[in-house]
Amino acid sequence: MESSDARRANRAAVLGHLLALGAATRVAIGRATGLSKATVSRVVDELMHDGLVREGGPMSGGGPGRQALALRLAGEDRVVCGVDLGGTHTRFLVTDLGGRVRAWARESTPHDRDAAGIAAWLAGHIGALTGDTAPSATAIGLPGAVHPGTGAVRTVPNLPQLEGTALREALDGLLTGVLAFDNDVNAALRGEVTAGAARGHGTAVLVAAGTGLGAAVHLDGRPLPGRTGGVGEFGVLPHGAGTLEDAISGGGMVRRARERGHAVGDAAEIFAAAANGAGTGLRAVLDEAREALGVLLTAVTVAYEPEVVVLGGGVAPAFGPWLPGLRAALAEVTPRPPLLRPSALGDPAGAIGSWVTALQAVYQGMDVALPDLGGVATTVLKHLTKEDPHVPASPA
Amino acid sequence: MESSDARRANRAAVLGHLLALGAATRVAIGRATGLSKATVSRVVDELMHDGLVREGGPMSGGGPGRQALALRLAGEDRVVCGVDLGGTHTRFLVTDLGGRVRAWARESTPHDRDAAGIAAWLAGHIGALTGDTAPSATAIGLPGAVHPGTGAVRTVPNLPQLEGTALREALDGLLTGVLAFDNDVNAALRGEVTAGAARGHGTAVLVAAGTGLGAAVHLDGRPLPGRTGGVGEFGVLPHGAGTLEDAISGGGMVRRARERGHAVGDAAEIFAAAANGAGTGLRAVLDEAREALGVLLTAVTVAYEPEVVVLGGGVAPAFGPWLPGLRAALAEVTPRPPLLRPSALGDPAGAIGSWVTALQAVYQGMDVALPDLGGVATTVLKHLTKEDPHVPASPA
DNA sequence: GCAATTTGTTTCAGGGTGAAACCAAAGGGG
DNA sequence: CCCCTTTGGTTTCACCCTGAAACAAATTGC
Repeated sequence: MESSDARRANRAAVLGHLLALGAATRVAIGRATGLSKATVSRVVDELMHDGLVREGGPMSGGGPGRQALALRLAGEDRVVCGVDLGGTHTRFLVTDLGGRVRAWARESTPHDRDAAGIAAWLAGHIGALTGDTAPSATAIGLPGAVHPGTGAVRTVPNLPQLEGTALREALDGLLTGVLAFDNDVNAALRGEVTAGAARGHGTAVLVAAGTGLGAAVHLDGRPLPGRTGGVGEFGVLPHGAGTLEDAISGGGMVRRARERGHAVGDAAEIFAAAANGAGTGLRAVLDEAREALGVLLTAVTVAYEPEVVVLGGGVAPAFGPWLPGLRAALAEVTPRPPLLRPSALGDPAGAIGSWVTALQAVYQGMDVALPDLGGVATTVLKHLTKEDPHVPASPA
Repeated sequence: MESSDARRANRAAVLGHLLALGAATRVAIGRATGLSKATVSRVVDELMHDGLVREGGPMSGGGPGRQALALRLAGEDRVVCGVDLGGTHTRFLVTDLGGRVRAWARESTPHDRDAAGIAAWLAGHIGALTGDTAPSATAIGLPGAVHPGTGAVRTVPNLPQLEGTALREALDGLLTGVLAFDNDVNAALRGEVTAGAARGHGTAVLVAAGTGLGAAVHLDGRPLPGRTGGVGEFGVLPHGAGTLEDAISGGGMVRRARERGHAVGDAAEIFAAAANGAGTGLRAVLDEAREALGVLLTAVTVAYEPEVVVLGGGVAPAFGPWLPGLRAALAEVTPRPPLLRPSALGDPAGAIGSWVTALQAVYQGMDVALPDLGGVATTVLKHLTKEDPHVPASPA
């Protein structure tokens, strides 16, 4: 494996184009990478010797001339797993390295168990979905700040038992392959950037308003993790008597409504009641939320000058009617305001983002840059939204 | 010049160490870069053939053995110029490529001239300071947002005639060499990162409170320019009845004091009067400023999780007594708050930062990464603060 | 003057590449 | 049916770059 510098780069280029194209001939790879036929042949020989590439049958070429042999990545039976571990629900997504969905599931999170119990539960479901082929990489998004270096978890209001490194330690013994953790909002943004509302934009922000309030940031195509994973916690900024999180998040809005004497169950009720001409108290809560959202978007805009800001999370769909007004407000603050869009992936965004992370980990282990996953991810999304909830793992 | 890939890298490595060490022998370069003697000799031959390196006299080596020949960068007579073009004063700094100060000056900005007039004035001073050796690169920091791609200038409240590309176009005809523009706060942060309060920190923020309010950001050692150069305009965030800029900047504080009926000339008077037990009106202005500064620092912290936040600008020294309280407030918001420090370079920070930019441009033209300038920059700073204001250009 | 020591150059083997010559296999026309 | 054309893949060769080692050069100390 200890190849020279040039060799590593060429191996990576060949593998990358093979991943992107699925199957290709040697000359096609040469044309695509700019390498000579000789070099491609040599590199492919080496890769086949290493067991990373295998020769498939003849390619269905139309014209005259010798029939080309298709090359494919060996080990397409390897799979990766993306998990979105939420406070109430957890999504699992298993695909092979080519992005073909093998299985997926959506389950209620057993939030009353301790870290080891949740780890066992996760490992059990992953095992059931992957069958006999253990995933080469598993990425898990969870509702807390994840330290980029150590992977330690902090600030998990919904699942406080996951604080620290307990989950990682327990899962390390239960799963093989690479194991990666990330904040759930970061994961969701990765999903939106790959195949959703931020597709094609290198600099994007996801504002996630659910029970709490969070934001994730991509700059020039790369996530901005921060020193301790706490980037984007704009919710702590003061606003009025409280904070932005108090005003915008579902939890905060419900609290405020109750303080004003309105017995509401969740944020959706507030929006619904206000639409039906309910009392001024609820309307005031919404006015405050809209105003605070404007402040948040302004802060995000001046902080990063993103090309697009995606509004996600459980409360976000209710923000729809405010978008024109918010866009106008942003245009007054900056000459080139960001695009303001609702989430395109919705709830599965986090699982898709984690799945991308897992794929990335595998590709990185092969020294290959991640190819564009947009098309594949869109297919994956269709699986997750249209088909039957449970797809049992089936051998190829 | 069309060397291969490996050759380019080795040329860059050799040039880089030559720049960092000033003068060195072939073997010393080999030890420092990890290259073999043979390779260093070959690369040096090529560089001498290209006229980039020349052989100096014998090196003063003590021990026995053959006397080593010193290698120096040819064209050490080349100079670069950094300029901080402010609303009232302008600083010029000229050094050779080794960082030795050739000349510097501090002049009143002729703010009543148009863009062409200011360009002519700048070119005149630069010409006087550089004499017959035209600068290889000139970098100019100015109080406005500079578009990273086009170099177009926007939002220059102090010097509105510089809006657009007029200054660049006028100067292009008057100066030879590379010409770079940047926001003055960005330049000052570059200075602080190179040799000031943010030295050694890859992720740093400079909050500049002067007539206006601005911020500049470095992430992982690189500036964050944003799409249109507008990153860091946190002053537009609403706070109380106005904005953060209204509350924190010198201009805003004076305006607020006058609204309350106090005839003050500048922000310093407000601080002085309050210290002498003046009326509650001025005290309220200061209380609001302190509170707004806390909000600003919180926003900066959650946006970037910087290792250090530097407070600069004309008003910043007055913030000194507030630092302990601000640190405590930040510690409540985040588990690992950034360091909070006053500017170490003060007013010359912008000129030093622009000078670093100019040096960088020259090095980049030679495919060389900028070596650590900390030591050199500290020497430069001593010149700018201790010696006589005017050092006429003197030939070596 | 001669050994010791350090600097710089030359030589040589090794790894890597692309261009081109060279086999191999398919289709098509007389 | 044979041969020609066309395309895919391999082998050969010249070239570039590097590091290790042998070698030449210069300087100190005895």
